[in-house]
Amino acid sequence: MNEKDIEFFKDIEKKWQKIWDEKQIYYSNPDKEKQKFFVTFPYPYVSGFLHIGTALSLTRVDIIARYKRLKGYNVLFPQGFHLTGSPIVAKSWRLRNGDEKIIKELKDEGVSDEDIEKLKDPAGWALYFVEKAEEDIRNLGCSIDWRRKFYTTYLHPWYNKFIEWQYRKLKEKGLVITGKHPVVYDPIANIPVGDHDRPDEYAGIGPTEGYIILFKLKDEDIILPAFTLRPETLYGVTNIWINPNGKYSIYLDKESNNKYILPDTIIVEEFNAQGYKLEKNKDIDVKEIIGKKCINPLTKEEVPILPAEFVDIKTGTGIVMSVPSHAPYDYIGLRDLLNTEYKEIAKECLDNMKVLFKVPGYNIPAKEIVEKMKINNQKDIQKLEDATKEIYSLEYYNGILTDIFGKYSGMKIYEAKDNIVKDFIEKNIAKVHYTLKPRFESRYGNLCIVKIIDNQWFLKYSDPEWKKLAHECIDNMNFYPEDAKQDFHQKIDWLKDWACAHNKNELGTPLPWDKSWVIESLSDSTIYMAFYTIAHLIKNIDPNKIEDDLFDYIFLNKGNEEEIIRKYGDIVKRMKEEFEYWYPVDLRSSGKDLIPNHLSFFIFHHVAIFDKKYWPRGIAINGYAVDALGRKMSKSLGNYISLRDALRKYSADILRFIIAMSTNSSYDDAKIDLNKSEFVMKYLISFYNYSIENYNKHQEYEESYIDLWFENKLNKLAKEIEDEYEKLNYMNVINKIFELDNSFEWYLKRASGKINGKVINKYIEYKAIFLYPIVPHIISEIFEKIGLDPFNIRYPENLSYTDEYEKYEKFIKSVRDDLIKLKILINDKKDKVKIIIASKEKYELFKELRNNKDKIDEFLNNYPNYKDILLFVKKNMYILDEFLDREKEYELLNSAKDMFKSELNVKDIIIEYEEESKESKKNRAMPYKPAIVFL
RNA sequence: GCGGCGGUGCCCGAGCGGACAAAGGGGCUGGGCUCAAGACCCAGUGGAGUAGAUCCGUCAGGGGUUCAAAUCCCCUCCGCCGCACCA
Repeated sequence: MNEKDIEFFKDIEKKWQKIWDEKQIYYSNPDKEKQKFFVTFPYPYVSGFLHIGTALSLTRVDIIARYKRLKGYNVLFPQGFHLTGSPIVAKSWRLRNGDEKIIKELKDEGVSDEDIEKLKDPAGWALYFVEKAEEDIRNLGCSIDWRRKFYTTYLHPWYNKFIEWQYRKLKEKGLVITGKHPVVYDPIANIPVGDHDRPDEYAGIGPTEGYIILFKLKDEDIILPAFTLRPETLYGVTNIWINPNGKYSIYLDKESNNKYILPDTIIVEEFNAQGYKLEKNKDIDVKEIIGKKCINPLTKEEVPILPAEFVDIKTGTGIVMSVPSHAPYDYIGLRDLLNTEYKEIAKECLDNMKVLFKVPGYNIPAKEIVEKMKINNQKDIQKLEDATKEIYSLEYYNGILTDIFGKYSGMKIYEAKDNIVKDFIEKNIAKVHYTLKPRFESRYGNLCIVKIIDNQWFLKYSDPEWKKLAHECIDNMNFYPEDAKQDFHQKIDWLKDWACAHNKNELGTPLPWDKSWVIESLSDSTIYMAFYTIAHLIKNIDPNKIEDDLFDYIFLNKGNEEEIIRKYGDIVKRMKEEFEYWYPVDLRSSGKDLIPNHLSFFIFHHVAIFDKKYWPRGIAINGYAVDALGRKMSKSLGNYISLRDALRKYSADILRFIIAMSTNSSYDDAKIDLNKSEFVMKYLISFYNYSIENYNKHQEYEESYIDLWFENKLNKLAKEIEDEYEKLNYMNVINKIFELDNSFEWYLKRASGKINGKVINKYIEYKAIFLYPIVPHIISEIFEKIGLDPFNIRYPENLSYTDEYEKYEKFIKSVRDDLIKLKILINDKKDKVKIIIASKEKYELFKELRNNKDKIDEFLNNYPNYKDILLFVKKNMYILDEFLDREKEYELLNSAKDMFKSELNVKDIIIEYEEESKESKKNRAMPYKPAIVFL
């Protein structure tokens, strides 16, 4: 990569960005004369420097914004930043605590020591990166109205007021409700543990919902709580497992006065986080209870307690019920005991095995799969896990309940399970319980549990009426690609209630009616596009004075206008005007990862709060940014690059071009191939040079045939490129521009030196316009250099074109290909070529044939002289649709004479009709395929 | 398991029922231009054939619908992603 050339681009970029800024040309104001287009990009979460993936989605938005301006729209493209949530707080916290990794990272990225000090405060961290992100986006050349910039959380009091208003509205409508909710929780740090609060390998693990079955020790009032994921197997329990190496005690529950046997581990804490108040009552010796009996609460059968080392004393309850007929672990656990002091009991258990489900291919599933997979003993964990998984899924979907299940017999497990469990719970046989599997530590080094949070606030996405409105909105929206529409419908149906508040010290907006909660980060970002319309004006109002009536008036048209104006000032009029003019959002464009969450929420909240006419109109989707080989960009792979570094290394226009080349509206990932930078640079520079050297530098003539042909092509491409821009298919746009390049090459060849200044100018203008949305800096520079106004570029409209011209040049191209092929084939220096156009008779014959394609065989019989030709046509029927008038073909070939001469490197081209030709090959001539003779 | 996306020539990638289309780009090979290299231009890049127009084959695999399929339907195989309170 040539540094000097990159500097050339960067200088131009700096120059134009400065001009745009000074002229404030991206400050968008309502203008009733013009149609508006409001486009948004979901604000990035700025916990650090922006990465190239952000640049991908952002560039896609900027390109459509610029394109729409070329089409004459009044475009609004605002940008804000997202600070809500815990990652910034967590990173800042780690920095404060001297985390070396984070310090090194910051230093590597060029953050000064002085700034690092600022980052030790979460607000400082947040605002620092807001500033850096804005810098990068400006350097990328985005056409943003920066007056409207804002960021989330209480750090921006106006936004805070807006969110409070939003949540009060939702609550009034009954869409925010309370409920219980299990979360992964750090009991020492006293916070819920999100993915970012734990080691990466445990990301994504949530509470496991299971059941406690309340076995009782025989003749004692002590409960042996067995944890299970398969309560429906309770009918088949032969024994209970406990871990012989574990330390168990009796615990008294102060809530219910029940006594439970549990291991002395984190499990006790987990119980207490789920509504129990356990206190240790008495130690027990495991050895003493092994062999004792307990009562199956469902069947009242007595079953023994036996030892098994596979029982994990840190998950569930540390006590497991044994169903050897259906659980491979249990079967093998008993089999292993056959060589021990418990062999009598174990044998009895195995003899008592009960098969509860009819499973295709198995009689006693667990036994048979253990034997089939040759599992030796309970230490063979991998095989046991596989076996369990296979049996469980087979039984769940295909297992038919036997008669023992009474009214449920004959059903499949997955059909009956919920009801069976409900019965158990009503009869106090089972209780719902959550656990963590596997158990892991939080980032703060504490073992996590599952805690049930009461009074959790939910957004009621399960509400069928709400869903209905969301579907209606989707039906009326445009999606790019169109497939996404169906996807959104499904995601709306799939969404359940969403916990929308956190009770920890995250950044965000406190829940207005209960300030101990903070609104969760996806939930404060659903209708903020409306805030953009007033963001620059609302700052004129003292945030402490803002009440709901202001937003009610602007967004919902409620209240008394005069009163509101009296209260807040005349600025309110402008705010109202802005909202009414710009809303709704015409297009929101983002990566596919936001479909099941943010973008769905975006739709949900709009239909809840706003009148139909303000519902969003369009969503565009792109895939992830990956490298040329399709790999994720990550620091560990060494292919990661921040937007900042990419801009430094490649410049904005080159980066934008590479991004555009990589992306259509699609779920497919965008392969951003930075190795293309050299090619792109040369490509743009050569157009730059060509434009300056050729614009207005050629004489203008009345258009010749080939001029007209090329203009026709230009018009056609303009239409096609327009279609691709409308769909945000930028890869296709660039492909079409390459097609233009090829056509232009052809034009130059065909014009053979007699190029027309009119055409050259039009070509330069059009190509510049086509490229402008993608590489606005260099195109602005070109416009200026060639004396056109770079602030008044318009996309060509109402262009007409015809396919006839295409057909003509296809003919020339076809003859040319034959000429070249033949020339290479004979490999002999000849300096004269004859092109012989077929006889009049043949053309007449072909015309007749064209109208009677199905009668070709008759023709073959009737015209034996032309047998060869007709046979050829029979195999190549296309010729009948393609051949032109004899005179037209003559004329066209004549016009291409000069090109043929120079391409074939011959002195003379003679075009003659078959009738007058003396060449013996003349009879091979046919319409569309003249005979060729090298002399 | 559920849901979604996808498998196209050496590579990336359009095309998503017909016009001799496997677009476009990249790579590679040969030729031209050059003292030479680069740039540029031409051709080739599934197989066969050849003073050119040709023949056969091909869009993961297998069936089917159709005068006509990479494109529609069914089945199979393989890859990627999401499954929640997290940005």
